[in-house]
Amino acid sequence: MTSDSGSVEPGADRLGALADDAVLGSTGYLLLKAGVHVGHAIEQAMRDLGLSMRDLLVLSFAAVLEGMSQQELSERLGLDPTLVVGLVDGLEERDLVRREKDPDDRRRNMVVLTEEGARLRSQAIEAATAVQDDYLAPLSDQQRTVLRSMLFDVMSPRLPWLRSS
Amino acid sequence: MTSDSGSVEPGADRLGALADDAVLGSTGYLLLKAGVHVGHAIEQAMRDLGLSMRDLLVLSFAAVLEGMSQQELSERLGLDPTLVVGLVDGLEERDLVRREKDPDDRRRNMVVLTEEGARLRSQAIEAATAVQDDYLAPLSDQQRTVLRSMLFDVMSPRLPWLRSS
DNA sequence: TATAGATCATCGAAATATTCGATGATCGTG
DNA sequence: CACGATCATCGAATATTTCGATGATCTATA
Repeated sequence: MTSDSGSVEPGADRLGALADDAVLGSTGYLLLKAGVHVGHAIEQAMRDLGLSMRDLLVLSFAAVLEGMSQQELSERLGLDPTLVVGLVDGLEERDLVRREKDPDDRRRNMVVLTEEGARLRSQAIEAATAVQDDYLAPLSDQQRTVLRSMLFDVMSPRLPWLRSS
Repeated sequence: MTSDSGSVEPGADRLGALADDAVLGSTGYLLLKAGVHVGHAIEQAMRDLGLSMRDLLVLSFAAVLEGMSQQELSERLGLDPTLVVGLVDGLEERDLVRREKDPDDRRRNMVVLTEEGARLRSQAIEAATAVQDDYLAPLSDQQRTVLRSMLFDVMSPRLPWLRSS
C-alpha cells in the first residue's frame, strides 16, 4: 500500500497514474476536456469584443447561410427556440444582425447579418483563430490537419447542424 | 492514415459551405463539439447506472488516488467546493463513497471509495468504454492512439488536475 | 502558550441559465 | 372557411452556479 497520505511519492508518478485510468485517461474524456478548454479559451477571447461563443456562432451561421429562421438557428445551435429569442435580441440591439420577415412565410424571422455584424465577425474570426493557433501550438500543421480530419470522420454521422440544406 | 478527406472535390461540398467556415469548420470548434457529444453520450450511458458524469469522475479520482480531500476534488473537477458537498452527499447516501476525517488535519474530509463504489465503478467503466468504442468507431485502433496522443500533447500544458501529486 | 490569520467543509441566499406551457400570428390542407 | 400544425415570443417554473458567511481546525509567531 504505502499510501502515506500527504507526502510526495517519488518516482512512481511522472505522468501520473491518473492518465492511465480507464476513464480519466480515456480518449473520450480527453476529448471532452480539450473541447471544454478550447471553448473557454475562445469564449475568453470573444469577451474582449463583447461577444459570447453563441453570439459568434450566430454570426457565423448567418454569414454562411445568408440568413436563416430562428427555428433553424435553434436546431443548429442545439438550443431551445426560446433561448434564441434573447440571443438574437442582444445582437439586434447592437445592429450586428437584423430580423427580416420571410416573405414566403411571414411567421418566420430570418436572421440576417448586417454590415456591422460582418465587420465584427471578421475581428472575431481573427481572434478565435489566434486562440486556436495558440491552443494547438504543440501540434505541427500536418498533425492539425490529421486531427481535423479525424474529428470530421468521428462526427460526420452526427453533423446535421453542419449540413447546408 | 490515408485520410485525404480534405481535398476540394465535388463530394466535399456535400458537407456544405459551413464546414469551410473559419469558425464552424475550425479544428477548435470541432473539438468543442466532439467533446460535448462524447460527454452527452457518456452521461447518457451513466444514467442507466444512476450516475452522472461527475459521479463517475469522483469515483475515478477516488479509486486512483485512494482518497482525497474535497478541496482537492473540487480543483480536479474544476468545480466550486460548494458543489462538491452535494456531489459527495449523493454518493455517500448510496454508499459508493465514504467521508473519512483526515487524522492529520481534522478539517479535511477524505473522500474514499467503498466496496460498493468500486463495484459500480467497474460497471461504469465498462459502459463508458463501450460508448467510446462506439463513438470512435470510424477510427482505426492506430488512429485512436494517434488521436489520444495528440490530445495529450495539446493538453499537457494545462493538465494540473491529472497530476498525481 | 495565546492569538491572529488562513484553510476546510458547509450552508443559505443571490444570481444565472435552462426548460416548459401557453398564446397570437400565420401557414397548409382539405 | 375551419382545422391542426408551425413559428416566435412571453412568463413562470426549474435547475445550476456563484458568492458571502460561519464554525471548526490548522499554522505561525510573538
